[in-house]
Amino acid sequence: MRHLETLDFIVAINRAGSIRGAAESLAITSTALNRRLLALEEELGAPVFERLPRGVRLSTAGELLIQHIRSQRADLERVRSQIADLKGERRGHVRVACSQALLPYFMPREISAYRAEHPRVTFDVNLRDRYRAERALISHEADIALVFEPVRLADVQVLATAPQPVHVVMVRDHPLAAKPVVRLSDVAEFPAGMPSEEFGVRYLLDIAMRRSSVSIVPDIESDSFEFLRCYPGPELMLTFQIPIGLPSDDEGGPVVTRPIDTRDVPPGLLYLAQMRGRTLPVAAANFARQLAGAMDGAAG
Amino acid sequence: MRHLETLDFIVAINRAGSIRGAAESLAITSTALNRRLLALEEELGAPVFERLPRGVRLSTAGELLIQHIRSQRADLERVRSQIADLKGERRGHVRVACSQALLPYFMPREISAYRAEHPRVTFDVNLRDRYRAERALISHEADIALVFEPVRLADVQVLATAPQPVHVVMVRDHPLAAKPVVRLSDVAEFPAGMPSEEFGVRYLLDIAMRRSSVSIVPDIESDSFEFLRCYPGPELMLTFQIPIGLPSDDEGGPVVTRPIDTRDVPPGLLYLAQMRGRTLPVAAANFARQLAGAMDGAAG
DNA sequence: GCAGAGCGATGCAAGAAATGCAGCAGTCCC
DNA sequence: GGGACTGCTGCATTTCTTGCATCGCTCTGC
Repeated sequence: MRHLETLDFIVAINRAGSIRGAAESLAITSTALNRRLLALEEELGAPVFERLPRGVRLSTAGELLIQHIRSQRADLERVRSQIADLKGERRGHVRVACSQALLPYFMPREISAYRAEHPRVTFDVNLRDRYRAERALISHEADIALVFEPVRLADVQVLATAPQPVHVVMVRDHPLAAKPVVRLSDVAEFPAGMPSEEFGVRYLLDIAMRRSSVSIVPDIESDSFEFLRCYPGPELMLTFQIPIGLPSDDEGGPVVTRPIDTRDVPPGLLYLAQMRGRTLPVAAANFARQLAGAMDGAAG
Repeated sequence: MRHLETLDFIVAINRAGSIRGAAESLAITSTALNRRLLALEEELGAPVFERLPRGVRLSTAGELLIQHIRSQRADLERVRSQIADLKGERRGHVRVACSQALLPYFMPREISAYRAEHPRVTFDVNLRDRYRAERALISHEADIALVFEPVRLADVQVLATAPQPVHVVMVRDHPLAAKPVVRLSDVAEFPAGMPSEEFGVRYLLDIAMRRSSVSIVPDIESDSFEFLRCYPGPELMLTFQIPIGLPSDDEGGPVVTRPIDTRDVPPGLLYLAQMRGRTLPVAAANFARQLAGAMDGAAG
């Protein structure tokens, strides 16, 4: 839509922080961009950006406008998607924001399954922690979000949930591997690699430790589950993960996992969510339905 | 916004039913309009209108598009209104769809009160029966609706309600005027002027008659309460209205009103509603708040 | 069955609008 | 105090939109 170009230019200026910078990234001259902005502000009756010595910054009016642009854009995308759908072209684009645990197994499997049926649907998968995933929905940066133990905001609509008991991850010949279910007190006897505090697993463990006498001091703390999992095993180090982020037992490779007794650490909830009140594009809605089904299957 | 002109043109074509007709009403040539439409359809990848021998008609894609245009327009209006608001200009525009009963006393009084505080706010007041009022909200034709006993649809959010017992309207020296409260059986003894079936009052009376032995045969049926009220009194004719559509006793003029016993006819509900999930423009939101207050005051 | 009126679509020339270049004034950093 | 950055503006050019005349078509009325 040529008509909406100007609005996207506003977004670009906001991102770049200056008109000239945005002009460069848009491959037009700063003159043209500047004049478009001035014309828009004229029409709007208020400046969209505050002029600073080193560039520009969104004004209050600009913040209102840019939020409108985002929602307007998303809705237009939905319309285009529905139109493409009724033409029989099963194409589209789905933008997913999800927790780290979903990245190695769950999302690849689900997306691959979906694309087997709808090869022309493209995907955007972005890692967003539980704070930022919800923001992504609200700013229309993502269509759907899959978050473990999200910070529940308003304006977010839950499509499905799946309980996820916390598992301990260890090398195959670890002493704890002998037990089918591990108690928190068992865990405390071994060095632990802990996910950092923005993660839902850590949140659940912290709560569990606070209400019990057991205290686990992290020997290693990381914001990468992959790193924790790959950390060499000679130390008998333990780490933690939820089932959906774990390989199935037969493909586990060098590591095995055991659930922590739910009396010690209650299962967390994995949430599938979208922005409240928004009608998703066809592809995103269909994919969300598939995910909801998969979560039902994976539940318990 | 010059950029959105094309979208409004689409709406105009839809209204006119032909490109040439719309071009005339838009004071441009059909050539220009036609080419804009073609360009838009090109961009969209699908025809917006079906070409008929005598003009055009919205395609399925067009219906999706036009709904998007309406909601997009309404949201832009909200943004403009909020921007004007933070500039301190207390101006704006409020579009109200309401039942006939609200037109003679309630709406004039409320709008006048609101405009006393905010003189630069303009109003659109349109009569919409209980079926069409909700449609007006959904098509963004109205910001708020005031409906008596609405046909409840989804996508409509109730902001306030006020119970409204049905009153009998009669000439001042009517025999029934002696009673402070009138029974339905009393009413049956006099000729009746009935509102037609699309009205909430009629709906309540029909229900009441169905579950009692009393039957009131309308001698006159009309879709104008004003006509019914003005119908000459020598026949001792009765008609019906809800309190919010009645003058206060001291300004009643030639007519007086008495409530019907609520054991015979239960009070109906007057609803103040907006479209679900929509953020109203500043002026509309403020006016709606005032109305909700007035309805609380008028309740009971 | 045939002319007329209405419709949407298109080629071509004139007009309008957006663009790009060069340069202004201002602020910040080194 | 110079250099590098910012947003902004006058003028020539390009690009796009517009309007006229016209085509092919379908339905209507005689």
